[in-house]
Amino acid sequence: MAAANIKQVAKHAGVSLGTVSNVLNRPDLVAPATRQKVLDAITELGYVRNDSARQLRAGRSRTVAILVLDVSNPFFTDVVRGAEAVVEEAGGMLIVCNSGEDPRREQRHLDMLEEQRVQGLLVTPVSDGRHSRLDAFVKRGIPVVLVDRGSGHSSRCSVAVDDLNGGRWAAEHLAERGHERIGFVGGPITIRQVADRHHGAATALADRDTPLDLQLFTTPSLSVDAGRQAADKVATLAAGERPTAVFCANDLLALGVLQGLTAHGLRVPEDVAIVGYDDIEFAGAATVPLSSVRQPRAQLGRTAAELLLEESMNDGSHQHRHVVFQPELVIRASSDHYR
Amino acid sequence: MAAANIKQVAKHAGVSLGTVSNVLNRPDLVAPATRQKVLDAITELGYVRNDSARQLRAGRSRTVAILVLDVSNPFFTDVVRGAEAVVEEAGGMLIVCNSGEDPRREQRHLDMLEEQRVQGLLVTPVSDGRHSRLDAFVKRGIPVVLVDRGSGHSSRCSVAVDDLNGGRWAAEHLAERGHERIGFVGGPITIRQVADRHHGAATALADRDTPLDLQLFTTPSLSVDAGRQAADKVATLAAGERPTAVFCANDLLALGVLQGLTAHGLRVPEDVAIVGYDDIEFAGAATVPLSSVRQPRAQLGRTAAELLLEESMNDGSHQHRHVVFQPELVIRASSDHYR
DNA sequence: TCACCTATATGAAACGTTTCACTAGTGGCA
DNA sequence: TGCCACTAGTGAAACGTTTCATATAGGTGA
Repeated sequence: MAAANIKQVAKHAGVSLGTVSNVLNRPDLVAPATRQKVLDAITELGYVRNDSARQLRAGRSRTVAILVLDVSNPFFTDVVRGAEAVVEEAGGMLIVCNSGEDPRREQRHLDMLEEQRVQGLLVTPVSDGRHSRLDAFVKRGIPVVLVDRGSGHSSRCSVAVDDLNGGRWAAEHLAERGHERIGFVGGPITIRQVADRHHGAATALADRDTPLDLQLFTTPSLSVDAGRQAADKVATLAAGERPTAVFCANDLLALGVLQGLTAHGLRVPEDVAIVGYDDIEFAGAATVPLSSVRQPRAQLGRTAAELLLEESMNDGSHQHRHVVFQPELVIRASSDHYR
Repeated sequence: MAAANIKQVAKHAGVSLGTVSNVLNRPDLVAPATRQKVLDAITELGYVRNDSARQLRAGRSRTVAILVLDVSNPFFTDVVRGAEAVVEEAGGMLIVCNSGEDPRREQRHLDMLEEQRVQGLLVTPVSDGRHSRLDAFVKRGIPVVLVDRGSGHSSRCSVAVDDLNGGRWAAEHLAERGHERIGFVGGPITIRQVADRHHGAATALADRDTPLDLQLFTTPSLSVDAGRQAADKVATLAAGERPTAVFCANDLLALGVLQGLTAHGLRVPEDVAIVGYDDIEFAGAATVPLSSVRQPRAQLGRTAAELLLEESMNDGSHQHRHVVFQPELVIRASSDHYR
């Protein structure tokens, strides 16, 4: 409770207040004997530096914040772990905040983070769009890096994954395996990621020597349940109409489709091949291991943090960059079958 | 960058510095006209309160920290969301820190959180044991609530789930369904949760009118893969030796067992019934929906945060409490079958 | 011996708030 | 009129650091 402060430590050690501060911040300026006296006093009194005061006077913070859409989404947890590694390596601390896709909670968090004068901010904003709220951070000298959202902005860095290519490669893979009726399961199509994946796949198929259509099965959400319902629609089509392969906008849908089709007596991949997206932990562990488009999630977090720290250090000379990662198709049993 | 401060706001609005502070903290003390002038100045200058200075002077923080073992574990993400709701309701901010089960990272986080003088700490320590490090927080007046770890300590509150009962109910359910050869899949048995679940189940079976044994299949970890390997062991036993039901220490194992048994041509639940633990999102969505023991995860987080805030407010009169929640058995197809 | 270094240590100022004792004005009441 | 109570606003002190200009003491070379 006594919450010893630096002054008491100084008195206890029989030195001046400034010397204690030097022991803490530039130990090489202090003679070894004195340093030891001070360190002893610190342990004896259980002194712990008051970060508020330090930050107030020094004008800089050592905590970096990451504000994500959903703490329980494996995508973000992996991004967080990547960012964490970099920030801690640099001697800082990463704090995680959760907007839960709610603009008001996002707002609240941004307000408090700005009050705290964090060293920097990694953020996936709830809505694509202008993000003028974030400009306040930049104006205050707090660097902001956008994660997996609208890049191309000139006043901040961004990292993202190329969803167009992700869709493209999934579709090309299926076409190469000889499939001619291919479906896309996903929605709502207003989500940028879903739209991009769909568009990439559709473009890839249209660009082939013998162009193919991409049959769209929209879903109300990206859940296992929605996948099962989509499977019902697919399964009830006549055999000559039914797609022989489907590409799903994420793995939850794909798992649902897999279960639904199996329940209808259709075999995967013999009757219908499946490719998912995200390569979540369960994709490889499904009854039929699932092909999926893997995103370099941890890498995304690492790079975002690196860009942030770089901007935070190189005061002035920093050039904003927009890094786009390429996803990778992981082929497993659910689509590894020639027709 | 100018980072306007309260003094500049005061000058801009033509009032004293103290009045601005009053507008911010006790608006009712200020005449409406003055208040408006100040608010206008604030927006005009883009003033944002400096939380370090506020905290330094006021001596209290409004951020609560939760330090978890693994941000990507669904158990903890749900706990976080529960705690978040309560803290934000109270006008505070919850920051999430991740120890990744690494004692050194835990230590680093605790050091920084102590320097920050957070309002309170929710924590699942890496090791059961003495946690003397946490006493420093308590001594400094920072309340600590233990989450899902060693309760019974007199200087802090704790919340936990009764794993003994969880194991007991799973086993009783299987016995009531007529199973006489029951297996337990799980490990390492040194993990307190695993040991409790096993012990609860074993005790329940031993206490029956016609006592039953619990056959132990230890696994090196709690993963899907480990479950599949356990399934190999189970499946290769002679039909008269093989358990007709298995209780798994968590759902990942259970999913692995399900897949493994299916691969061996055994039917679930007809040949072998399965009960898992945790009731993760995928449990109900598996090929055969999985019975599982559900923990009130969000409730755990909510209660932990409530205890913390209560202690934080009621200075002095607070009585430490140890809340133990009861888990709940969710019966689905994987075990809903009479022999 | 003196002037000049270097290595150490000092203490006051400043960071941006909150709080509190205080002043000034206003109106009610005897 | 004189007194009191009340409301609105003021400004200085304090919170615990970091930083910087300065002081002190040996030591070195001329």
